[in-house]
Amino acid sequence: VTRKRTDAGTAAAIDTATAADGAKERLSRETIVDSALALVDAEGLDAVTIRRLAHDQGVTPMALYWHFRDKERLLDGIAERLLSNVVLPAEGAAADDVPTSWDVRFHQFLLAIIAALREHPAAADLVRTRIMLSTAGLDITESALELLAEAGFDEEQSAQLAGQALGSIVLLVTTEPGLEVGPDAELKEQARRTKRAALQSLPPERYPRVMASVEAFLACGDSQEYFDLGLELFIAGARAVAPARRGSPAVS
Amino acid sequence: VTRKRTDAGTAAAIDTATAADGAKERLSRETIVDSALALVDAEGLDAVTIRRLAHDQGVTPMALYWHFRDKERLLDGIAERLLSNVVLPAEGAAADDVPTSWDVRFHQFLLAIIAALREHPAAADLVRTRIMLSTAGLDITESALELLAEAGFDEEQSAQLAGQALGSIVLLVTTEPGLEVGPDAELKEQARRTKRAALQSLPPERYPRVMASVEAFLACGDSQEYFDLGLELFIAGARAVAPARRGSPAVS
DNA sequence: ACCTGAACACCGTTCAAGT
DNA sequence: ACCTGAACACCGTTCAAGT
Repeated sequence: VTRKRTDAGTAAAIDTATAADGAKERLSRETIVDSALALVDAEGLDAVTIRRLAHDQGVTPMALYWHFRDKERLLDGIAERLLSNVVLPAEGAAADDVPTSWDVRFHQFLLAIIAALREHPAAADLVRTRIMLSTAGLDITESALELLAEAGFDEEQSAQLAGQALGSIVLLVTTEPGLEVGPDAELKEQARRTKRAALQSLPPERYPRVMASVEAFLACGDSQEYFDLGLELFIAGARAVAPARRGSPAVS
Repeated sequence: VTRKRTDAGTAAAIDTATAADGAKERLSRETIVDSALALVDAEGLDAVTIRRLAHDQGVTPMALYWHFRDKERLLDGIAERLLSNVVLPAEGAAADDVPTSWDVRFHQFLLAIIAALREHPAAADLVRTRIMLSTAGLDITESALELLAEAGFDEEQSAQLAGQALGSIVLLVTTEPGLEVGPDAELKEQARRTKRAALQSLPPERYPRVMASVEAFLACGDSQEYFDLGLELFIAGARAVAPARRGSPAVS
């Protein structure tokens, strides 16, 4: 793990997109988050550094401190951006006279969040602890709680389940099998080969299922099945755990 | 967020437990992990630093590099310790002629892992990505896959569900409501008050459920209910998603 | 309002050397 | 085998100052 930045390849690529591109635009919270997100996508969350960001922007590290109180706030800003990219499904498909049940709506709801997180998988984990810090996140949370209340859960249970739902989809997005994010695919690919080799050298009589399952998991069908199973696990669990509702929603 | 270490209070407390305690014992992987774990418990994962650890041990930072190739390996070591603290439920309650079904055994299985993780909640997140790196973790994984195969899942699904199960219980442990871990309870308590104040200043007509649910969640009944609901959510979900088994296990 | 310069207190890690 | 010393390339952040 060398940390010397001798290779300026990827850094330059990002440079040209912003500062070195001639039109030296003003710094702002938005542009900073933009370039942070580009950096996350290209080199992972650990690469996001005040100094690195400033350098890419052609600016002094301290310049960023005018726009964000500290690094934590910058990360909050990234999370907020991800959450504001979520487009929630329209509330009422009111044309039908038969209302869609809460579980299929919850499914669509979670799918919408997943779609936004998948755009920047390496940053997805940030939102887990930062949902309540932006209005976008609060809107999402409020919707989730409404759906869970509709399912019959009380306030405390709804809060817990909403948290678990978020955790589950973040986990799904961050550990999607085909996903490679790091500095370059080459290095990660090698790491994966090493890991696989280590697994295959295990005593097969002791870990038969581990060896078979991991291989099957990495081979991985399409991501469609992956997310479907992950989501259905949660939804079906919620359905099973939900207490009986007091009367189905009145059909007007 | 000042990083100056003017206050030597907690540091001294850890010091006395190890280096400053007279009997200057030899360094080893075990003792290093011991003190790392003590540090995690006292001040959180971010406080775990090669230099800090070395200082607490009364030794040069480089000394640790003889025992661990780099910091990542040290974290692997912490995760391995947590996993080796798990005592899996006994395989056969063979005395009964009616075998326990997979779902209640899976429940007990997850409870056993939770018990170990709860001992060091601030370190729990480490195991999520490190299960396959130790024999303790591999044993656990193998057991999980056996149970899931018994439920009728194929190899790929089993791998995915095992990963989600681990993610779920780690999430449960790390975000248990009553939990305070940081440098001192005082500072965290203040942070929580600030957060709660921010929530209560929200427009109540826009976020009624958020305001009610969060309050209910933080008030929090006992942790028994919390873990029960979280576990049942997963188990019931798995039960619902599980394909039909080819004949129930033969009663001998 | 927006950014720079210099400085401080930390990091992880390498490499050569001690015992 | 086990540890030290000195050095390198990084961090986040404060504080005073520039325009």
